[in-house]
This record gives sequence, structure tokens and C-alpha cells, in this order.
Amino acid sequence: MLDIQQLRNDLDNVVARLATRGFAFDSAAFTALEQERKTVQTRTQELQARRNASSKQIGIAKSKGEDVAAIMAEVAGLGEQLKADEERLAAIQWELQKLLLNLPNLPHDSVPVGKSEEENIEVRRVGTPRSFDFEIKDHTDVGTPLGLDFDTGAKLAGARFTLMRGQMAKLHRALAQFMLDTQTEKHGYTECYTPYIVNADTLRGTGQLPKFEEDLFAVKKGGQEGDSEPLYLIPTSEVTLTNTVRDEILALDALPIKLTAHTPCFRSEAGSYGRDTKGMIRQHQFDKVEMVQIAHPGQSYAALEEMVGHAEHILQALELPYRVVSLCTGDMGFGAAKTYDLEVWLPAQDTYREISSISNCEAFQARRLQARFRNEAGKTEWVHTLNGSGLAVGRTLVAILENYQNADGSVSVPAMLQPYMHGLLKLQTA
RNA sequence: GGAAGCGUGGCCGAGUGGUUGAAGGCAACAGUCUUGAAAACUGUCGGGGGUUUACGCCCCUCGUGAGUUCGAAUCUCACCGCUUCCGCCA
Repeated sequence: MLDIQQLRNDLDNVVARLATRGFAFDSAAFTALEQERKTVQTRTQELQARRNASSKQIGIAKSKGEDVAAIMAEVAGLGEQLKADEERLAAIQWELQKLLLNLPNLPHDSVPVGKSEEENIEVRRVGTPRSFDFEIKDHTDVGTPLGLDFDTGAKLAGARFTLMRGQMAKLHRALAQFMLDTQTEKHGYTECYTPYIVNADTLRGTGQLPKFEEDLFAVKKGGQEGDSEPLYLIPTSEVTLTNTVRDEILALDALPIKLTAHTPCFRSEAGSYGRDTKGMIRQHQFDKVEMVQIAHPGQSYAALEEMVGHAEHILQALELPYRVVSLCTGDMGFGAAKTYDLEVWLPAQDTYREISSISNCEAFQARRLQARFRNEAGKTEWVHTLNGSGLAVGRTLVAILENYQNADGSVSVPAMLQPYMHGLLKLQTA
């Protein structure tokens, strides 16, 4: 959520910056609404003040045993007008709130301006793609004989669900363990176990609601009926980790808070029909190790760079070639002020594919969350929130299957993962 | 699922219709004292919003929402959350 003060004071600039992300803001409607708000709010508060004063007088008079009929008569007419104004004001505030909740974040000055992913900027490439002296297979063909089972996944739950067996399932688990151990032991994040199902308030806090309900899975309790709000499966543990500071005023020295969790993520992938239908790239359920930082505003961009490094560390440890991309204004997510993507090399696709996305949301989520800290001057101030994958486990598995495949159909286990696989060097058919 | 109870400021805890945003205590912060610290004493001390060049003035907020009333932390209703006991249960 943007700062409504900023909209009031610097509207043209806000409109221009929103436009860079392809968002057309109706400033005329906003201005009209604001003007009415001002009139009605002032009038309402005046009436409230008069009513409060009179009521106080009645109290004083009664305690002295004086006659209160005169004052009572004075207040009598106030009620109706006040009620009408209060209702109108509430309606206007609701409109403004709705408008605000649907505005995306303003891009940081350093973000390249562009319409789509075509205009993202490559920041650096790390690692050299391996050259193969045999006909390579994609992860589906490599993985299927080794325990990756799309047919059974589909039988159990539908398209975009996968079952893993044996060594494949173990490798998947090893990856998550390795990532979690790295982020906690090497990079100082506190490991968390979080709910996988959350309420609507939580999703409003991080910005998935109200605008992106169709991307979520909703669940209802047994016997739940009527129109009470449903619960939702988390699309990422960014949601739960970031919401831990909702409605909090943190001490200055509590910052930064660094949290990590390994959780499944559930996404309905509405609107992506036909994209990545084959294989494990785009699933309704996937595991991810997430990093979240709650940072001091003065430190948040340093934290962003640091987190990119934390995610890169995993790819480097696994010796997977990748590149770092700075997303342009048109490709960034709703709440992000600046985002880096990490893209891993997939030889069968002959391209780099997103495996991590790391964003600084600045105060955008904090305003929704009412997440503040007490600054150096003792004043409350919004925290900055950052989140990033470190990494997406399923896509990392895909990258390993493709990059570590051998001519005989086996897949070598990256050195760093071998301890997690009890020394197993290769995935191969029995 | 059944029964009972409870939600007040950073924390504890008074407060059952009237000059109460709320006693008291703890914590925190500033100052006096001290070589320094502690103790003691003095003061400050929830959050959000409107308006104002500013000082200030005003509004909202006692789990959330609605209601009764000139006036609600206090009365009514609904919802949410927590605790305890019973049942069920990984």
C-alpha cells in the first residue's frame, strides 16, 4: 500500500511512476474523492466535538443537581446529521482504502524502465554451461526412469502435481535440507515452521489479497457454510514469515529480523494455461526455502544485495550456472520496489529459467501489515520488508537433473549434496 | 463437539453509564544527586487521523463490528481470539 500522504502531496509524480509499470491511475477520481473526504471529515469532527462538549455539560450539571432540559434540547438535533455524516465518511474512507489496496508499489529509481521481461537487464553471469558429448534429455525424460512420476501425480490430484519415489524423493529432500542448513548456519536466518493455511488478513498484509485471489487455493473447514471468509493455502512462506511482524512496533535493535522456512507453496496458476505444461517447472504445489528480512529503511537496499548473495551461494555450491537479472518496471511483482531474479541454466531448454526472485518491498507491505519500529528519534516508522527464494526446491531439482545427467541415463549427485544422500554418488535405475 | 470463564496502554492491573484516554505499579526515556553506578527524587511516557506557517485545537481508538443513550471501557447483540474442564484425536 502506498502512503496516502504521498498521493495527496505529490500526485503527479506518483502517477508518472505508476505509469512506468503499466498502471493507469485515475487521478481525477482520486482527487474528487479526497476533496469530499476533506469536507465531510471536517464537518463530522465538528459535530462530534459539539456533541462531546454538550454531553460533558449535562454530566456536570446533573452532578450538581441542576436542570439539564435546556442543554438536552440543544443536542437533540445533532444526532441525525451526525449519523448521516459519519456514514458518508465511512463510505468514502472505504472507497479510498479499496483504491489504495489495489495500487502496486512504486519502482525504485534504480529499476530499469520497460514493458516486459524482454527489457530486464542482465547484471552478471556466473558459471559456464557444461558441454555435452551426447544427446541430452530434458528433466522429464531424465527423471521419469529415476522416480519422477507425473502420471501418478495426475491420478492423485490432477495436472501439475507430481509424485516422487525413491532416490528422486530423497534428492528433493536433500536439496531442501541443504538450503535450509545453509541459510540458517551460514547466513544467520532463524529457521521457522509456519502454518500452510492462513486467513485473509494475513494475505492482505503481504498483498496477495484483494487483487490476486484467483492465484490462490481456498479451503473451507468441514461443515463451514455461508459467506464467512475462507482460509487459503499459502502461495509462498513469504506470507507467513512476513506476517509475523504484523501489528508490531519493533525495537530499533531488533532489526534486522532474518527468517527462513522450508514449506510447500500452492498456486492455482490461473492464467498460465499452456505455459510449461510439461514437467516440473510450473506446479500447483512445490517446495521452497524462503528468506525474509525485516529491515531498517536505511539498510534495506544493502539487505537486498546481501540476500541475492545468499541465494547465489546455493547455486554456486551446487555448481549450477546462472545469471542475475534486474527486473524492469513492467515485469516486477505487485508489491516490489526492486526485484532481482536468479535464473539457472537449463541445457535442454538452452536457456536460463527463473529459480529465485528477491525483492525489496520497502514500506509497501509494512503499511498493510501495520509493521513498525521505533526509530532513532523514538518515533514509529514503517519497517522495510524483503523476501526471496533461497531457492525454489523443485526447480533446483530440475536443474540438477538436466545439468548433471550422464550418457548412461544416470544423474550424478552434486558434491555438496552427497553427505545428505548418505554418500550416494549417482541416481540410477536399479 | 459439550461446559464455564476471560479479552483495558510495552507489561501487570483498577475501573459497571457522566468534567476517564483511562487510577496504581513495573519497565523505558530525560534530568537532579554521584568520581562512576545503584538507590532516592523530579519530569516524560500508547497508537492513528484532521486542521494549522507554527504554538495549538479537535476527532477516533479499552479484542472486532453493530445497537441502546444527550453521553458507553462500563448496558444489549453478533463475531473473533484466549484459558480451564470433559469428549474425540496425529
